[in-house]
Amino acid sequence: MPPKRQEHTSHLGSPAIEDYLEQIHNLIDAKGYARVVDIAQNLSISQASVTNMIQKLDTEGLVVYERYRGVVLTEDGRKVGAAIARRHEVLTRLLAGFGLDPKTVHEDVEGMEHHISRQTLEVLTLLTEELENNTDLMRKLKRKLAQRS
Amino acid sequence: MPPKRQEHTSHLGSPAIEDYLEQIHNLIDAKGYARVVDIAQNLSISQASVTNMIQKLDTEGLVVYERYRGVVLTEDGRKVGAAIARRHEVLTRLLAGFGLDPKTVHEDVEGMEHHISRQTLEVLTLLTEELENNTDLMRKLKRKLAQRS
DNA sequence: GCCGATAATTAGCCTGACCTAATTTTCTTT
DNA sequence: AAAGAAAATTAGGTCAGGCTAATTATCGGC
Repeated sequence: MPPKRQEHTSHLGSPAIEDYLEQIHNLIDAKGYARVVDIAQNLSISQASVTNMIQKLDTEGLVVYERYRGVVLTEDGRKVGAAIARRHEVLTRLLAGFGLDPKTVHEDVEGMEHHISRQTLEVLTLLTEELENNTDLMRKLKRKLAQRS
Repeated sequence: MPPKRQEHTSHLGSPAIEDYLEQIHNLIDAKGYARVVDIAQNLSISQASVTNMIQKLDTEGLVVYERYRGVVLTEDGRKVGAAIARRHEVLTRLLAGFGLDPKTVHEDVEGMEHHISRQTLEVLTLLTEELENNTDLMRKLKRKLAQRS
């Protein structure tokens, strides 16, 4: 039997790859460019690892890479980066809305964000929006939550 | 700068380890014992890989392993296995409740379940229960969901 | 009780994603 | 414009968690 161990989203992205694209996307969004040193910092990994991965991303057509010059997202890369950032944002709003401690929110979001399909994202977005608008419901749920602990 | 790349849940479980313990837990729950061949089947990996991992789980004190005899969970192992099964169950109920297609639910749940803290699990459980009881709300949300697509 | 079928294990590999150390290029300051 | 600092790259590892092929153990039917 061939390897299998399902790759989930067709093929375009191990968690690692998405982490890089998300950071590159965020950095470009915030500063207009993405330096290796900043990506490394944000992901808490070495610059060498970032260089390696960027080369890989280039061969996969997700970024354009030129030695010692910066890195730019291709249209494909931009899509992936933007998508993961959107999932990050929704998850964060949902969990933070319940008052979970920020560190926990961050860790859980980082872990979960790579595994959310378009359909699930829609459900979670819907839920998040409903809770943000329906303050009565939110209050009620928070009360129940407090009791559980 | 030191390695870091956070390990998230203190240390007791890479995603892989949790997958194994979940399967072992489920098999014991269902059939009273867990054979290597079944674990391999359920995880879609080779028997050899299962044997390797079981040995590792034994040295880490999560299962008791004896060559050619079955594998049994220790108390620690049982806890981890049960916890991950619980997360699996809640996530599945939540997503399936919205009518997402079963394959998607399964894939997303498999991906997300390893990254959910106790606190987040409580939030999701609460949400799931609320939606299961409050059929009006559920109907309303499903209607909105249908519109989005 | 023996034998073939099934299950489990071992041995030896491979790949992805990380690391450190050493090197090269670029930037900044004087 | 040259030197020192900072950033980027290369070279060469490590480790986890998969794999196949070969071997050994256990089990079920005759």
